[in-house]
This record gives sequence, C-alpha cells and structure tokens, in this order.
Amino acid sequence: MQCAFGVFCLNKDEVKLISKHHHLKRKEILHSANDKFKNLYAIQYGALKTYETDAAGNEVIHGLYLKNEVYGYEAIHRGHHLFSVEALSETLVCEISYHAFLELLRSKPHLLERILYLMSQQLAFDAYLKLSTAQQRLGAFLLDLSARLFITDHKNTTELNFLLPVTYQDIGRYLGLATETVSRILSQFKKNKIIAINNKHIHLLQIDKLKGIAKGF
Amino acid sequence: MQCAFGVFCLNKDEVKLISKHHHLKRKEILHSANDKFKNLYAIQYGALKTYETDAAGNEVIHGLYLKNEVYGYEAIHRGHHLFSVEALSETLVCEISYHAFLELLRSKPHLLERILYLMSQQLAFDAYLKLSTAQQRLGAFLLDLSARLFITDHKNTTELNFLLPVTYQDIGRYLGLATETVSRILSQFKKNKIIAINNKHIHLLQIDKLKGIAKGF
DNA sequence: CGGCGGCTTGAAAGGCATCAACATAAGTGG
DNA sequence: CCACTTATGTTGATGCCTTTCAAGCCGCCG
Repeated sequence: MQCAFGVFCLNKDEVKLISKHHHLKRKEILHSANDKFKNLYAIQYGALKTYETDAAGNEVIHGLYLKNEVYGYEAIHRGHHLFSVEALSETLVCEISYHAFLELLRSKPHLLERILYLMSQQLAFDAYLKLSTAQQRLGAFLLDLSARLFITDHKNTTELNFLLPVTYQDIGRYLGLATETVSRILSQFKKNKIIAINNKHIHLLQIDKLKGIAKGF
Repeated sequence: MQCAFGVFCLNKDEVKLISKHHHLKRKEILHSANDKFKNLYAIQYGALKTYETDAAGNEVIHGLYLKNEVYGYEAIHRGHHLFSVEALSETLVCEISYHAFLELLRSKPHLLERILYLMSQQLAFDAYLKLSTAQQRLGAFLLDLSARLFITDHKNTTELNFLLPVTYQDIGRYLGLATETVSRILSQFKKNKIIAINNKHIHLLQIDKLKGIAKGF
C-alpha cells in the first residue's frame, strides 16, 4: 500500500507501522485540541484542516493537509495536540503510532533523511502567509495548492488544473481574510482572465501573471 | 561546551560535530539566499534573522532565531537556503555539518527524539503570526520572546524582564506591520501600564492582560 | 560633537472587514 | 425525484484599522 511516507509503506515489513485507518466524512473530526499526542497521520485521499476557535468565537485555520501529506509532527514537542483536526471532504487517513515510528526510524536509519526532508518541507510551507496584501496571499495560495496537489496526485490534477479542496470560508480562515474578500479577489482574477473557476474547479490560465501578483507586482 | 543541542554537546566525543564557529557583528551576514545548504547553526549568544527582499524592495523577515536555538532545518528539503541570514547583534554561532549531524544521529539513536522534538517546536513557533490585529500579534510576540529567552537564558532574563533583541523596524518586518504601528501600539501598552520600556529593556507588568490582548479581548 | 539610524507623533489615504441582502449550490427528508 | 432547508458564494455600502508620508526627536557610535 502506498502512503504519504513513500519509502515507508512500499516495503512490506514496514506496513505494520499503520495501526489503523480512519474513514472520515466531511466535517468529521479526527481528534480535538489538547488530545494526547500518540500518532502521526498519513492522508491517503481527502484533506484535513487544523483549527482553533478564538476568544470572539471565530475559527482560525492553522494548517491544511492534503492527499499524500503527513499530519502530526507539530505536536511532538508538546505531547498533546494544539488544535482540532477536521476532514474537509471524504478522507482516508492511516494512523501511525509515534512509538512505532520511532522504533522503525531507529532500526532503519536510511529512513531518517526522508523524514527530516518531510519535516523540513513543512517548516517552509506557509511562508507565503506573511505576504501583505490579500491579492498576494490568495495568488500564492493558489500556486501552493497547485504545486502540492500536482506533486502527489498526477491522476486528476495538472499543474494548472485542480479541484479546490476547501470552501471560500476556509480559505479566508486560513489566509486571514474575510470570505467576501476571497470571493471578490477570485472574481477579479477571473475577470482579468488569470484564472477560470466553475464551482470548485480551478484553472490557472496565466500562471506567470499569478506569480507576479504573489510577488507584489 | 554547551550549545543549543543540549545533549549533543555535553558529551565529549560529540563535540567534533562543530566544524567551525562564526563570530558575527551586528548586520553581518551568515549566508545569503540560495547558498547551498551544508550546515546547521546553533546560536551560542546573540540572535539571527532570516529575510528576503520583495519586489517593491521591502525586507520581509521570515524567522527570528535566539540564543540557544538552532537554525537551518528549513533548508534541508531544498538543498539550498531560501533566505539570507543576518546577525541582529554581536552573535556567536556553532556551525554543524549536516552530513556529520546525520552520521551522529544514525550512530546515537537516542538523539533522534531530541531532534524531532526541536524540529516539532519550530513547526509550532510562529502560530501567532496568524492573529488578526496588530495588538494581538504584538502582544503574542512579546509573550513569545519572553518565553523563548527565559527557557534558555535564566541568567539575564526572567519571564517578565528581558532585553529586546530586535529593532522596532525588524519587529514590524517580522509581524507584517509598519514601524510606526509597532511604535504606536507599544506606546499604548506602556500608557496602559501593561508593559514598561526604556530603550530596549522590556518589563511585562501585567502578563495576564497581555495574554488577554493576544487572545483578542 | 556631529551624524546617522532608530523611534515618535500627526494627518491623510487606502485596503479590508463588517453588515446586509440576495443568489446559488448542496444536502435532507418525504 | 422533487421540495425544502441549510450552507456557500456574490455584490454593494460604510467604517475602521493600519499604512503611508512627513517632520522632528533621541540615542548611540565614530
């Protein structure tokens, strides 16, 4: 069985890593904030969001995890999870005991580099959240999605065509924008023929222009 | 010699890890963006910032690294550094070859958990950058600094008293605020007796109120 | 002591949030 | 499978927070 760890699961005797599978429906919760950290989760298909609710009762999304990505590393140092995690669509995740994960890593040192690679990747992921304008962040967000979906899912996706795995509301909650702003700016991109949208289907028509927008031109 | 890796450097035969020391003066550069990734860096004293310059020529700070922290993980997956790195004050860093680092980790599996712990910590660090208002981000920033400096440096620091390692300009560039906004809000905190400032010396007078502000009350 | 970088304070402009009302899509139950 | 209900997306008007521009002050280093 293939999974987000790649090398991990291709090897027969390593499949025992996976202690359990979770089938989640949209809006179903994988675990809550403050739950004890015991497992990592590899997403087979679907997507997850981590979120918390602030003092005003507003949801703030801290991370998005897509097909073939791994969620859970950020809880290692606390021993418990910081956020709640919810499925954004029909989602299948493999549960991997952190304990078994450590064991395996010790017994197969060649996997170490792979794991450091994956964690390093996550450290750099949301760099674009620092961009200042709504246009920049949304542009960078689309490019990020496109790349992440393309890397791991060549079947239904190209670098230019993909299905939005999140609602505008969630995009807003992730990027720190109002839903209305997301809608307005996406409409504007559409009007300028930079992207095409119908329903959740996104087509990046002028990827260079989009990159320019993300960079602040 | 003690360093950010803790367990690493306390053990004599592991000191060979450190290939070199760098003495940096304020504004001196450790390496530039796109330089090849070869080493991790443990900060003995001082502080570093990672930054890039956007299309408009404005500097954007992506990370702040303080005394006893380790910088470099985020470049592992690319093979080259994403950002330039500059010293914020007189700074001493230990250079650790990533190659030697991997070797050591393989030969001393008990260090694995420690490293995963440290990397996990960094994944959670800048969660507060998502906060929406300037007050919230600045409040959270002060609390974060206070905690990070306190953990690793009980000598000149308490949880409530510390020296600002950065200029207001850099705070702004890190939090995504104009320098003037940083100044204004800090003045406001001061007027409300939530903090005291003289020069770079910060005193958190009402840490609970500050936590409240960070949470959005 | 002079000069420069860093900080402060005011006034004006702009981007985004908020509120509101509506349109459309999706999901549910009969 | 249709009718209803709820969730999601659209569009406009208003206000606020933060940026920007400008000018002056302060503290530090040579």
